[in-house]
Amino acid sequence: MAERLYRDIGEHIKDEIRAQGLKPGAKLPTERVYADQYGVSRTVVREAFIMLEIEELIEVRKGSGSYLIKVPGDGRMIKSFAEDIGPFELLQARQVLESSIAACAAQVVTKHDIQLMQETLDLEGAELDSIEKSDAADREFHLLIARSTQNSLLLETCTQLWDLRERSPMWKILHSRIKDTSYRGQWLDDHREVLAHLRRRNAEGARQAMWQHLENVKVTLFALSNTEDPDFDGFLFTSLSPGQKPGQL
Amino acid sequence: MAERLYRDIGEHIKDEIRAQGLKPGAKLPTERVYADQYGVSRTVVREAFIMLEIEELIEVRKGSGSYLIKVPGDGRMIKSFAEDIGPFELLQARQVLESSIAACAAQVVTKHDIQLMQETLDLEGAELDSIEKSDAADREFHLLIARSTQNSLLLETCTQLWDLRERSPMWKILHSRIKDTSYRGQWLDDHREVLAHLRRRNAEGARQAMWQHLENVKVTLFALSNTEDPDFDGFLFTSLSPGQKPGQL
DNA sequence: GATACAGAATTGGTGAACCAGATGTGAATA
DNA sequence: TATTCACATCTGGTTCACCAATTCTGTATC
Repeated sequence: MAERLYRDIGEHIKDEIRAQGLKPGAKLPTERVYADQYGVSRTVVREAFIMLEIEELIEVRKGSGSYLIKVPGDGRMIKSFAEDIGPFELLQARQVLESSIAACAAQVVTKHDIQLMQETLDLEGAELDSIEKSDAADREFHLLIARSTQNSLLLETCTQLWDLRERSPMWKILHSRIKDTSYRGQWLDDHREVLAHLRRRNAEGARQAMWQHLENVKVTLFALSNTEDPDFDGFLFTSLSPGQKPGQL
Repeated sequence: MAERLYRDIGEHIKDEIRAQGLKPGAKLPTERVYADQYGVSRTVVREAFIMLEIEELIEVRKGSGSYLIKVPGDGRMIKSFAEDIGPFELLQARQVLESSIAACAAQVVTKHDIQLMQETLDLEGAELDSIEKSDAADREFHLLIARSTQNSLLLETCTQLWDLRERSPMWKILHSRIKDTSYRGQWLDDHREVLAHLRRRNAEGARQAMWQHLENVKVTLFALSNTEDPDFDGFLFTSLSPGQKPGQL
């Protein structure tokens, strides 16, 4: 039946909560009851409870019992976040958000930040042959910009968007096709232009440069995705709508 | 020390992983080693491992051991969720991000979206007396704008920022002071102006209106925070830096 | 050098026992 | 009758000992 018995039990408990129409605040059966019901040890039920607790679905109160915080969803939300997102939707979001972050950064960036960014771009240039290393430098450059705003939420947002990319199977496929092209060279030029505007503390210049950079990335990926597999289409263009040129001044 | 012993142990293990500079793929000490080290039973360590497993930080392989998937973050996201983030840092981030989202929305918003927003503002106006209800409408309005971009990541970002607010104890304190003032009236006017620009599909107008709205909120909160408690200062202005007027055109 | 196999190491899971906090009960009391 | 307080009971918290299933390791064998 399974690796990880506690996961099975946890999911069963979720189903049961849903099926019985329990409402937030309701008291759940005790660990011992579930143990009997599913014919497993209390330990396993405790582990399942821990799972639900970490997912913030229940609250466990010592000496009292466990209480429902919210009715567990079908888990489709998490799925959509992990898988369903197309590369273009992600790039669109990055375009909207990161261009604004760059504009913000331009106004508060320090010389030290600029220096770090310069070093990262130098590294990116030196390692253009290595997909892995130049990609890491790419990420680092974008995050450095967000970090330079000194606002941890902007940095966190940027980080999340980047992490999302790495969880997208579709992105990996497209990404793997880039290896032998010269696109990375253009992106490096884009980065340099963004940095130039940051150096001059030119907020709107930075905003536009970042926008254009991600526009270029989109165009590149579009070209790559068109060459083959018609299968892609449905996947790539999910919720692409915010088209045109938002942010254009 | 704590309710939930497994959480303490889990956090300690995270610290240790970070401190020892383990890299993804590395093999972790066995459950029994940790049990001895922390002077707890193996059961508790197993629970802590399950926590890390659910957080996708480690992979537990039966008969083999546990392996690091990725180095745990500083928990800044989680910490910030709980405590560290000052209301002004949050508002700063919203200002940067939501103004851009509004500009994006202006270009793709549909009549139906506009109608929903209008209804939400009507509701907000009608319920100005009820903090709870007008607050809910406030949130709904901002999320409707993000939703109208048709980009699930922009909506998700917006939602996260808003949720963050509700988990900030400091924000709640400030928020509780608003009740009997007329600030909500001004915010409603702000909202109406944003909507007017959206209706005209005026991207830069919407951007500026949203920026100004959140600027007004910042000013209000600043006034409220100044009236009493000097204690606040250290808390409120953590990482406020992106000062001046980024985004000013 | 490659293979097979025995034994060690490690996680998976169980059951019983006891602890500690929370709750309900019922008698004693005002 | 209403209140209080002690005590039994229910609940989760933790430990321990034990066995099963899987994987790893080193040795003997070919």
